Amino acid sequence: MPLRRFFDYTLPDDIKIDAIKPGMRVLVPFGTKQRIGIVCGPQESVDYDQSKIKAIIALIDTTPVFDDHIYQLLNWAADYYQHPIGDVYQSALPTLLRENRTIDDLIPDCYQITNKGIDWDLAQLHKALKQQTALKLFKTHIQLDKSQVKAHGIAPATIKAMLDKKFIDTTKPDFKPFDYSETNKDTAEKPLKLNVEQAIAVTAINNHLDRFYPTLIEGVTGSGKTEVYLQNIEEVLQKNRQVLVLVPEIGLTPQTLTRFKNRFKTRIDIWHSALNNTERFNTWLNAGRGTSAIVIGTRSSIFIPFRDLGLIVIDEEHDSSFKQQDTFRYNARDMAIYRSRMLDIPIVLGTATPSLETLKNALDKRYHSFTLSGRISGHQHQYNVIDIKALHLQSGMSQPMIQRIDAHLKQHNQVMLFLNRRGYAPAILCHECGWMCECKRCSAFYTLHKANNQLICHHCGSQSRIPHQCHDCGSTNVQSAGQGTEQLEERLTELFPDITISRLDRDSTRRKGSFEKTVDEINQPGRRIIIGTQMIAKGHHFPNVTLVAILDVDGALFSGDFRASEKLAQLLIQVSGRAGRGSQAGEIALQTHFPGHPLLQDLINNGYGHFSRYLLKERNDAILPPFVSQLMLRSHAPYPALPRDFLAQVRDLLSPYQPHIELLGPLPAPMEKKAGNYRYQLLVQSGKKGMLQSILKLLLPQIEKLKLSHKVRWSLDIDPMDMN
DNA sequence: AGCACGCCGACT
DNA sequence: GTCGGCGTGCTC
Repeated sequence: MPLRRFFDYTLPDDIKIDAIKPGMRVLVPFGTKQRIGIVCGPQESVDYDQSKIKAIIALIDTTPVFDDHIYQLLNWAADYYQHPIGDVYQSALPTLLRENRTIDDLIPDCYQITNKGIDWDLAQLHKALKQQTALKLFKTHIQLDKSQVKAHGIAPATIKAMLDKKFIDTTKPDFKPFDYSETNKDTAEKPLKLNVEQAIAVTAINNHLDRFYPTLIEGVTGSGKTEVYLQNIEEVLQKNRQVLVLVPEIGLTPQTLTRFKNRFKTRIDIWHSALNNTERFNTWLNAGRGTSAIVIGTRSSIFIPFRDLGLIVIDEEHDSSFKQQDTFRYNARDMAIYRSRMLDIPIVLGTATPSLETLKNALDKRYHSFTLSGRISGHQHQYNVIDIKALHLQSGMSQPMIQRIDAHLKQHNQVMLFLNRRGYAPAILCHECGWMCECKRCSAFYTLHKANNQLICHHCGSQSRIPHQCHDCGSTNVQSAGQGTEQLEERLTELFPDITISRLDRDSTRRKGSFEKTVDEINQPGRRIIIGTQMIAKGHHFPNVTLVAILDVDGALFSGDFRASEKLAQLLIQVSGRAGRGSQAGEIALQTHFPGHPLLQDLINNGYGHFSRYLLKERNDAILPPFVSQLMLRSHAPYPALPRDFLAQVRDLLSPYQPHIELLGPLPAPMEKKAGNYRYQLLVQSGKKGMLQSILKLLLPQIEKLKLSHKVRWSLDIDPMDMN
């Protein structure tokens, strides 16, 4: 339950006190229903009316679903993020374990050779050759599960015959922890030769595998960060300890997995949102039993228990998908740091574009830090800033930009255009009076989608017909304004009729597997234009691309969000990293009205490393994170007064603590109305992190008691990443 | 978050 | 006299 408290129960006579341990699941009466509870005791006495305390109905587990470390990690997270403990436990539990089923029930039976089978003379089976082959296999493997049986081509009939003859029987599989010394290293890809910078990083980390050793590896795209992790991982596997590799949501591509599988001929499990419940349970179980050597997973894999975790790697450390943006708003990167400190193991954060939080930790020497500067291919990007002031634009493209595209295509290369706006046009307006077609449920304009012949609101998903007349003045002169990827595709088809164009955005890749399909097409050699949104910035390599064109950087240069420039720079570097990985150097062309903007110039001339250190200084001067801690209280309801008044009351509760804390708001959210709800926010900031935490902890009961707190939806966001 | 309870208006 | 819509308060 999303409640910020515990509930006490008595032990029934049939459960011995020694059988019950923290982190085990129990079945308990709760209100009118039965619920799964996580044991957080036992304790001697309670602060509650004894006569009202009910008894536990049944103990579900024989070993805790949360081992000591996970239990401690979750309790810490519930406290740090001030989130209801039950909800924290729930999010850490694979779905299959959220119900009253034992772990044993969930493990499918496997086939195991019997003593009779072991002693049986294979020659006697010369009339049953299928069984002979199968028995031979069982003699070496002892146990085979259903999928292995299938993989070895043993027919169900053969299995049935062997069960009848009692050569094999069904049993629960033994989970044998992996043994790296037993893996066949001859078939594995060999480690690459390291350059000096890589070698220094690898050695430093490998020399500190037995302690908490947080490390930042700051390496531009193509500098061989991954090779560094791989060689650290190898060393950890040699000690038969496990490795957790955290990747961004879209980072877990088949290419990533293949690279690991080619390198390590040992068990690798994955964890991401596309897995079904059974697959998730299997990864969870195999990590916990020590059968898997490596788990590669997205954000929530930070909750997976390991038998003996020896290293955590966080790839693309700066990526915002490590922060959960709803309900339990944890940051997997920060939890990973805590986890590795708790376990006394190293943690490696890798990125070309460190977040300012991590950069500060590195500069303050809280993290060890290594820089990889060399692009392995040896090519440097050329930046080409196109000043579009007073230039005529065709669907957002200037003539100089079109010329650059043409030049690269003429050289039989590929061109990638980045525009972070899907659809045909982000607005529809009346050319006579300026009326714009606005979503009724959101404070946002409708986006025109020509393919659907409809207007779609990108914030609530609502659809509307394209108006032929202005709703205000009745004029029929209604036009679209601005441009999206759909329009770019249309215009480029006109401009370059004989060039293949691929578009990669949420609309064009909605069907399962169609993204991968398009990527495969793109990686065929030949001239091509690739148009894409955010989703082309990460993960995938496009070796034939030599020009990356960025159409609009101005929005982020003058945004109200203080993180916008950091995000823009990370995006620019990430997008640029897609180009020129093959044999040719890449060009990055960007259009702006402000070619002399100091941030842009710094980034282009001096690189992200210099730029980010400058930004950090700016944050220090402006007293912003990571130099202060923030906490965002959000509230929404179908009427503006409710959430605004609620946050005003919260502000009144907090205001006596000024000036230890600073209060900003309540203010309407940047998008005040979304999906029919009015949204307000109150930002609390403090130079002393502990102060913020303890004040909040003290006041939460009072906040929960506010009458309005039941009438509005409200949430807490510790260390917010997004100010929306 | 559920869920029950109880108050109140609408309808048979 | 009964049904159901929603505000309120509780869950060991």
